[in-house]
Amino acid sequence: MAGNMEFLDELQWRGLLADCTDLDGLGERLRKGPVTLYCGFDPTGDSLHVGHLMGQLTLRRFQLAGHHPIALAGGATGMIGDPSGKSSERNLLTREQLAHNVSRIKGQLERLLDFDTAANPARLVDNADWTVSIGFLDFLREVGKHFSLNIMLAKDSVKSRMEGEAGISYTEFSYQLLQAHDFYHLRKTHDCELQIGGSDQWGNITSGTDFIRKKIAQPAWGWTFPLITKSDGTKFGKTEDGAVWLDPQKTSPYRFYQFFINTEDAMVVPYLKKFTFLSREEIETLAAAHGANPGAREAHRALARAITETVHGETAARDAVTASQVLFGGSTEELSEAGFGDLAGEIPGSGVGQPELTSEGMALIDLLARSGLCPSKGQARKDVQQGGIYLNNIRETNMERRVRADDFRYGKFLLLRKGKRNYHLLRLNA
RNA sequence: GGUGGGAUACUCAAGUGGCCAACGAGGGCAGACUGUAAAUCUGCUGGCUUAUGCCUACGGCGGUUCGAAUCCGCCUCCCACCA
Repeated sequence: MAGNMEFLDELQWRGLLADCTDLDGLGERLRKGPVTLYCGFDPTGDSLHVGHLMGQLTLRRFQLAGHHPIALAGGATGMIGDPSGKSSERNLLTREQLAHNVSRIKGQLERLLDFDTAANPARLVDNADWTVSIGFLDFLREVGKHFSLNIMLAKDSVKSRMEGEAGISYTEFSYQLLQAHDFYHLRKTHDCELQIGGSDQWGNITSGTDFIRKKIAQPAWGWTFPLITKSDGTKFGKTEDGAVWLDPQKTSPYRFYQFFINTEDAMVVPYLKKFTFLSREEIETLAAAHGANPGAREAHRALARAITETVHGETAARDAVTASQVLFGGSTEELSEAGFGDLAGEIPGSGVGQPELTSEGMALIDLLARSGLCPSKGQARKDVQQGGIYLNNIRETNMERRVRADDFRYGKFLLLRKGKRNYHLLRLNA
């Protein structure tokens, strides 16, 4: 790694700087040596999603540059609810939900950072550890006293809610004090000088730097990265099926890979910069390849592969690539029996009993309707007639077609397909 | 409260006694082209053991008629204008 100034330049080149409390000062500080920094994650759900990835990846970038990252699970702040970016008050989570969410999220935070390296191991903290024991009066005296109501009210997160219909509760209004206190606490106990977060966290982060300055007159910086926006204005990280989660149980590695494969052209290069650890040279090569032949989608593949590998590991990424090849027109001939098994996890499926398959077999039309691939037999007939139905990725246009035992690959699997990307895996039960 | 207008399939919207499962547009599905893209073009778009067949469906209930989305009566809801 070259000089530290180059590291900040790289972050900016990757498009990871939205705002910094004092860019020059931070650059100077980094030049003197490694810093400790943190990024917080509130346990609002039982898994993080791709929207949270930016914070984790940026922490990792700092770690790779020799700095000391701290991932903070918001066991305390999650009890309150951050008003930032929210148009209405949210319901409080129960303590049980929170405890469950925190434990799940901790595991995900641990995956992206290196906790074992000798030089600068990552650390994981939970702000509940230093927050729950503080008494209300102590908190008001030690923390609240340092906050001017004028400034608190001027924060965008608060202002927009005051102007809107929804209003804001005293509870959520207090959120910024808790986050400021976190930063202050980590500044004192871990010598943590930098907090990073999405640009919606700007107000909360500056609350922290201001608080530290007033309370102990020590330097502290805030850095935000831009929240990802798509060119059509829709929210990043959402599909028709909902959010794209980091938990492989909630979003399979295959779907995760597919999400990034489907990145719109205009965003491929920005995403390569933001989401992967590929070098500047590698990314520029991919950008050139994409510009020369966008149809090859080399950059998309590299992006999806890299990010899936980072989040789910090499094996899962490779399986996702294989599954993608088969599910997008590739032949099932080369697919191993185990490969079919993997597919079963990615697409809907159902079983067919051996006895149902008499020697004449079952009518394809019936199977299509029964599997749910076609909404009715009438529609199934039309789909077959129009050439929209495939058995093991081979088009079948005969409406009278009957399915027999020997249509099942390995005597077990029959891949039904309607149109380009609607699949159903039939399993023959012995 | 009075008068007038309206309620049609996923949505908008034609249809005023048989040719209506219902024009057209959008959406959706499928096909061609393509890059698992966009645009474009084509077909389909209530269900059923594909049948010059049956069932369900034009706000609800009832009636007239050989025959009703279409005519009549009542009811429900919406809109406009007048009070």
